[in-house]
Amino acid sequence: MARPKESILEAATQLFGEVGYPGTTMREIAKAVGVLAGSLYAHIDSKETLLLEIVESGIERFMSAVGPVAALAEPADVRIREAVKAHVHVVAENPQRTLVVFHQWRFLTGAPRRRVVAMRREYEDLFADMVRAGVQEGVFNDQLDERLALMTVLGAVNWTPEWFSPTGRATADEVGNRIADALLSGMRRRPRRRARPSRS
Amino acid sequence: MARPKESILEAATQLFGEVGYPGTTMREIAKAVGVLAGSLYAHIDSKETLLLEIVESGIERFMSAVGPVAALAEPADVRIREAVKAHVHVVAENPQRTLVVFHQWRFLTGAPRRRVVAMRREYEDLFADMVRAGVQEGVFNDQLDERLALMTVLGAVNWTPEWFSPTGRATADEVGNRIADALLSGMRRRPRRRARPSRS
DNA sequence: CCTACCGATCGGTAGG
DNA sequence: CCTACCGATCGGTAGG
Repeated sequence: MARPKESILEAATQLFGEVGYPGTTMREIAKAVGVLAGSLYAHIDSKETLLLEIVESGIERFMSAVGPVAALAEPADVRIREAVKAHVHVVAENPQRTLVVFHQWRFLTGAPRRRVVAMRREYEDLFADMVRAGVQEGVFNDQLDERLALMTVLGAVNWTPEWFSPTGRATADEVGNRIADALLSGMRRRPRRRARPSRS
Repeated sequence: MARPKESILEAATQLFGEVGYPGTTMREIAKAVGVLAGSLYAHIDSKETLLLEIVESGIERFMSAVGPVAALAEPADVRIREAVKAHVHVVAENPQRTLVVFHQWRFLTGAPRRRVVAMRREYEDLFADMVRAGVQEGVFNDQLDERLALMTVLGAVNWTPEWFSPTGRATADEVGNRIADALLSGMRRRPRRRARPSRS
């Protein structure tokens, strides 16, 4: 089905997501595609460049979906809501691919690995900048621990591929909005109507 | 150092956490311990039972730390805060082990795998029950999507081993309290002082 | 895309 | 805990 290179990328994404990069053999990828192992090498250079292509194009998808939204001329809370929704949309397109992008990159080596680490960093910085902007704008609590707030945001969105089902009840927009609700209400200026204050 | 079995478990935990179960070879574990590969088998049965021991005892640690707290005679929001703190405490003891417990269990097979899946489920149910109780008690918004709220909670706590450093600035208690702040303020009854309502 | 195969490495064992 | 080794499987290649 479709062009062979695409079938290989698809099968590899599925398997890397399920059992990880070292847990996947070229013979399993070949079997899923419907050829023998040696035949794969007419279309790809190596197992590692296969992983690199999946991870790199995956991060680019997140970047080009969230980047423009993060740059909108809107208050930080609005931008974060839209960014979370955009992120969840990309997850929803292909949760398995997202798992590979955010977990399997560590098996890359040398220059490709350094490049991917820099790209991941750039992506996380989109969120870090919005959190910082929110505090400066006075939208968020000025007592906010920015690093911890960022990690809570990243934790919530990075967990979605583990449970989100494209065929499930909730749409990507609904999930993104609800996650944004949960995250933002913890960050806004003077809320805490009946919250016990934290001891730190 | 210490008893050989313990050294093996420690080295395996470190390596399984860094490069995953299939990415770790018995020869690497042996090298970290300071023996040759064959010598490991005087102390362990197989690579897989080594993983099983780490995962099973790890889940038990989380269960025995969070279980009693979840059963306290307190409102759900208080119990969730204490549960999050207890969870972060166990993460802080050994973040690497936590990564193995929550990610590498999928490489177990047969009956051990089924047992571990059931244990994980039991653990997640502690949090699911507290979320449900909070809605019934009227502590949380009755419009709350319980499944999504649960996933946001699990996402936030399950992300901590990826970034928490036991030698960093924030203590486990501080981190747990802040995460609880963020999560609970999104779940409480009629907050949203200036929140844009979600469209779903 | 297949046949046939390579050197290397894997988890694990026998015997001491 | 070491020496020495096993059968199986790995990623990848040559030649067609």
